[in-house]
Amino acid sequence: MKLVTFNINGIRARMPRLIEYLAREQPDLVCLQELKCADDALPVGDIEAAGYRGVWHGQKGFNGVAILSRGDAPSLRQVGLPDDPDDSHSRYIEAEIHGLIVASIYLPNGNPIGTDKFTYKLRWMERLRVRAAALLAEERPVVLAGDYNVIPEDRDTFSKRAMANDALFQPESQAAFRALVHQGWTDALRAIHPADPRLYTFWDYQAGALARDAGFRIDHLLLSPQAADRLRGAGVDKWARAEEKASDHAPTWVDLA
DNA sequence: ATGGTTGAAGATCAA
Repeated sequence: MKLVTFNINGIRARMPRLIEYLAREQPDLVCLQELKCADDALPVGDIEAAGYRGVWHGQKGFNGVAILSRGDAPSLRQVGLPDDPDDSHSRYIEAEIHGLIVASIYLPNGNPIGTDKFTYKLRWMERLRVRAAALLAEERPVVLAGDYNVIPEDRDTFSKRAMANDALFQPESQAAFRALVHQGWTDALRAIHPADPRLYTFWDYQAGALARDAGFRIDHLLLSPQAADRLRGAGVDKWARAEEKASDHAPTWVDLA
């Protein structure tokens, strides 16, 4: 089964691209981020007409996450992360489908560094780590898929210098990501492509970044041991980034037995 | 140091 994470950067602006992607790749599960759309304005009818059912956590203007399933509907497990009732951002949704637990994650960007936005990012990562530990304890197949807004290592960016002052590339962000992975998760893309020097999932709209391959890797699929046992392949559907009116992220996927 | 782009909202903000 093909499970995809895709930051679509505005679901209403991206609907033709999303429908095209679903038809071409026929993924079994799709985790979406950055819907930028309130729940009551979501194009649910068009998604269902394409053969997908979803669980949604939208938000007007920015953020917003969803999980789509081809055929059967996913069953909602949780919306939002625990330990901060004042957090109004729609950045986490978790569901179960066909025995698999799946979370769609839109981790805070955190820029600019040195502001409360960066503090919020690190705090959010701590809360995610607590939730992830609880999921591992279930000893079931789990996939944490999403836009983590973290470049894990130097080799995951086209330029260390360009990213030196970016929240995505700070040592604190990378350490928090490592602490999560080291609980026992498998970074599926890196596991399948251990030596790929240009394994990117995002290319900025600006300055001809795609043409220069000036990208970085920030969309990740973390697999519990029970899911990693079923890992057959992983990749980036870069073709979708080159389409007209594309998102700045490419769909990133795993194939599970 | 600056500017380069996009989406959603709306006379900017977030990325």
